[in-house]
Amino acid sequence: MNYYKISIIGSPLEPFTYHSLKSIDVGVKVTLEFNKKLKDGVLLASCKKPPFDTLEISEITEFTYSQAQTQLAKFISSYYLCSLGEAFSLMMAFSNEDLDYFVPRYGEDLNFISKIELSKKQEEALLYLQTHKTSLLFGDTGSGKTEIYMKYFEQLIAEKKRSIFLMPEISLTPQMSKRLEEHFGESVVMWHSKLTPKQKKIAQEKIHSGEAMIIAGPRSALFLPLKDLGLIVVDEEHDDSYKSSSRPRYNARDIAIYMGKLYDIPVVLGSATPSLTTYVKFPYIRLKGGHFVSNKEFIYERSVESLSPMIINALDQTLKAKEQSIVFLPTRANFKYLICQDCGHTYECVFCSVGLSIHQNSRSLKCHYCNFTQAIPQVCSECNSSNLSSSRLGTAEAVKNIAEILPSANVEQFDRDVITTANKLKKALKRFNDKESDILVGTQMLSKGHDYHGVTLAVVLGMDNMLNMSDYRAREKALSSLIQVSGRSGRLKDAKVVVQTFNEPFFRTYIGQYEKFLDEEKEFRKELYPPYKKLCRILFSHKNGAKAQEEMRKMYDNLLAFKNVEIVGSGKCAIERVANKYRFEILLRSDKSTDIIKAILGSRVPLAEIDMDPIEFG
DNA sequence: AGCACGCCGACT
DNA sequence: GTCGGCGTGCTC
Repeated sequence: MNYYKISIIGSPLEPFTYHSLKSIDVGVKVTLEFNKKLKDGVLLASCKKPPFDTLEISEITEFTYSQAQTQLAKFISSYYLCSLGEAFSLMMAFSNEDLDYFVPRYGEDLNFISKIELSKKQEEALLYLQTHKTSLLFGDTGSGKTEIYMKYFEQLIAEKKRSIFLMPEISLTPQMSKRLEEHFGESVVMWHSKLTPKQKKIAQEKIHSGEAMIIAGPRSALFLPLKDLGLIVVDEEHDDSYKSSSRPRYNARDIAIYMGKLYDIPVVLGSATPSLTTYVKFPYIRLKGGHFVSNKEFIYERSVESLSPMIINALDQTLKAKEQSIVFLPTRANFKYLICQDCGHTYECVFCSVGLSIHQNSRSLKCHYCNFTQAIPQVCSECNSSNLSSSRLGTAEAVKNIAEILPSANVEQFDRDVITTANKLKKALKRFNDKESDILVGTQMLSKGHDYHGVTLAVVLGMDNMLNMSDYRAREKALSSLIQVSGRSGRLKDAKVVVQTFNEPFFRTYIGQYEKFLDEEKEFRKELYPPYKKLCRILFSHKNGAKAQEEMRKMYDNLLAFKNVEIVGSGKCAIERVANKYRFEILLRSDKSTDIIKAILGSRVPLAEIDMDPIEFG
């Protein structure tokens, strides 16, 4: 009889032992009876007969996880502190039957090669990326990053090597997909979770046959079994959507970097506004300026978030000139911050250098990091005004207001609430580019790589709210958003960018020199935040609030024994209740992730959900 | 994480 | 008398 250690896919539990009369290879996907239900599992290793009774493996499937996938799953499990079963749930197993007729067809169709002409600067950048293991392509919007990636892919195809091209979110980048498909034809395959079973099968066959040399997609594109991988490109590496917000809470950008080391292949991280972490950790090549020759005028308006007469006037002027506008409002307002309506003063945590958020029910201002609390002040500590508030404007409201004031304008809402499918996105973009709509009002979605050629006015609202969020990355997020949004306008003609803010000096200083910002931001991060310190957030969520709090308490006490790890704060989450569950959290800080991992392994309670390298503090 | 088992309240 | 609430504990 053969005994095997088997990881149950999706289960948070440790592997279990099963037996089978047949001899089965490591990595094979099996089905088995587990707790009286049929489950999928991954065969990890053979083992000795255990002291307890075992069940028999029900079925040996034709699917296998590759050795590389297993290695990657082990890394994810150890770094992000999830079970192997949870890590394997990310991986896509392929049928080994297909391997029987696996005939490599690498590089059969190379017609597309060398149709791309790079400029001298782009050539230099490409050479730089090719001669560094993991490096940053720090290139302004329109400086031609995509052509460089494409040329790089071509070269790899000629060497019979494949590339992974990671993008933030497939539904948000139809333009990029189109561009790749037009150039690479059948050699590129888009891989994402929303493929239909039929599309999935076609994609798998292309990958298996060796026809697909470029695998493009969001996070999940990392987890396919690929032979002959030669390069990983992470486009828009600063984008938050690379971080998963459900278990395991991995960061696809960081996993790409890890894979680069594992396979000894280059990794290219691309962005016009790189994250400070990437900027500090990896060598970079700078590509300045775009091939858009237009001028851009920045106008700053000292005001809290509102559709002021000046902004309405600017929108009206643009409309009368038969040109188009975009109106940007940051994230659909999760948190409220106190701001003085007269001078723009905001309130910061004394310990954490981040904005304090308003907790109306306890009539207090609270820090999301350490739970420092103070009463809501009656008057502004800077100008003595009693005009303190946190009013925020939503996209839907803004659309309504603009449409009322400018009845001749076709105004469209452009955010997650309205653009729910790839098709709706495509249609909305088409309407805009065909000039059927005049003004797009939206969130981050506005800035994600779309090409709006007719835009001559970008209105950017709510930058101060973003800047004052209780998030150590608030400045980085606010500035990069402004740069990304303003990069969407003035592609063909001169354009205006109206920025509503009390922090003109900050934005004006850094808008044209992001590296200067990054260099100065380093100082702020030292001793406190990544990349100089490691953070880890531990979540406790339960429908019984007392239970969640009790579990947090227990783990907190256990953590006290680990001297290398600082407990920054603990308590209720900023969003106290989600889906009828009460939420508590502990935030840890340390010099090394290994110390955090050790501490968690030695202290964790079953309810704890680990969020290593958190980027959200809700 | 599921999911069964199990022991107490309001209902045809 | 049952249906069903969700607390506790187990899963090779």
